[in-house]
Amino acid sequence: MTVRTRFAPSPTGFLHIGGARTALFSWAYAKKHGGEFILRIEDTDVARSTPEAVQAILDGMAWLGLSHDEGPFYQMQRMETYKKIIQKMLAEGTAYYCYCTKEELEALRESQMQQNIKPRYDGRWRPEEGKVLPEPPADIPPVIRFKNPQTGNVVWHDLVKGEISIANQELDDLIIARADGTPTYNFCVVVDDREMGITQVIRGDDHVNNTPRQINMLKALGATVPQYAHLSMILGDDGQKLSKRHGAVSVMQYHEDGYLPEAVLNYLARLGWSHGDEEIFSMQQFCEWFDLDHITPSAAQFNTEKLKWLNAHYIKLVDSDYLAEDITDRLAKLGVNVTAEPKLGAVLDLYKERVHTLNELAENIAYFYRKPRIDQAAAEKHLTLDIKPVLAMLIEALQSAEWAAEHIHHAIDAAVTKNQLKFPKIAMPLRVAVTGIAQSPSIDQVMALLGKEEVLNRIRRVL
RNA sequence: GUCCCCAUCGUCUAGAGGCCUAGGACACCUCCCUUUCACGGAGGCGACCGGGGUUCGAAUCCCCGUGGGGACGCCA
Repeated sequence: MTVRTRFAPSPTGFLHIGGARTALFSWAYAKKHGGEFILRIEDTDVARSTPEAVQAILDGMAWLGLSHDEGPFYQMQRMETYKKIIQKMLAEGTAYYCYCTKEELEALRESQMQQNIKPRYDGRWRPEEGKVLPEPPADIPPVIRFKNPQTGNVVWHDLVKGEISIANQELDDLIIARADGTPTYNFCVVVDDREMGITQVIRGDDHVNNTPRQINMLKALGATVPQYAHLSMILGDDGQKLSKRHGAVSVMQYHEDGYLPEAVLNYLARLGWSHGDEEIFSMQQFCEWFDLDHITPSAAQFNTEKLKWLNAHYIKLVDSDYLAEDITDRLAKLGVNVTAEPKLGAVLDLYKERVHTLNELAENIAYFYRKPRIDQAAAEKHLTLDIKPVLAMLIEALQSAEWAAEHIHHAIDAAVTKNQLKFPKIAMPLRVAVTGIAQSPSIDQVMALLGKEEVLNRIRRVL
């Protein structure tokens, strides 16, 4: 049987890091088994779903390169299917009308909570052999409930967590269609997972409690029950749960912040899953290795430091043309226009091994394309009165130097030796004058790239 | 409250009863490289939640605690 997995987000917000990992694992599982990965948009909550959120999810998936083989399917476009099945269930007696008002249910819940029992629908409209139901009130539009089995256990072998067993007594008759006729989440999932032939449902941990209900409905519909794999959640850097107001950021924010999708993907792959001691691997490699057996059942804390480390690694490897284009954009955002000279490619080669993010890279090389902003502290420390004459003298020495790193180095060395100084003594003042700060790659290499005139101007500026 | 799940270095994890004196990675510390800062290289610090079993032998299996998380919607 062909493996078919799906990612089924509800479009009520952007694609965050937890959703991205769920999508990644689902995608990888399909790839590993030569199956299909389906994207389904669960937009039945009309009040909270937005087209912007749909787009944000699509954008996030595209940035990460998690392409789907089928879809996106939108549940709101599948209403006829759902309604047909609900009618069938009503006819077969696996679903029934319930005329309770929201207020009535609220009161019921309240009283159950007070008695310290689990809040559940009490089945007052549930038809039963020999049971006399109240007369349906004419003014109340009914909801439709699933007639859940009342005895026995629902047991499944979770591909991540192992065997899970939940007593039917713990479950109540959930609403499958609202008073306005629209079907609800648990029901739509069941219909779709069946009709789309999903073989493995890989989703977040928070759905464990929905699973027995879904299995019961699947069985009531005579459907094959798929396998389930419940992924534990991802906690924020501080160990706290991710939420809207706390750390839950869009994956696109990582793009903004200068992370490469390769790094984010590699990081996410390793969060909660492992393959021995392997830390760095391509998505192709990941798809070959991926399995559900090596997923950790416990929650994982996000660690930005490690993501940065991976990002630094991938920045060193990223394609030069792509990098140049990306950095040009980031520099533009900083108000810096890249000019033909110095060559951006050469500048990037000098810097890309030294940074953790693309933003850092852009910021670090900005001085090549605009007047350096002299750091006050660095200037005070290194551009001292006694060193300025040496710098002035250096201008002359450099004027006649052939403009290549090696020759620049020799010119500086010679001039400095004449003053009974050592190279390091002049390197720092020079560095501050040319770059504005006290850290840079080899100063002779920086100078070589920057060009003779520009370098001399920058030295004159600080005298 | 009820039900469900989880528990190895600070963090991500390896670990399927003897290979464990518990391995790797990030972070941190030290040293090396060095014109600074990085990069890189070599070392170091650092963990099996507690208690009972089972077993010749348990990080691994079982039970009980404890701690953490999730779910209990006409949300998904």
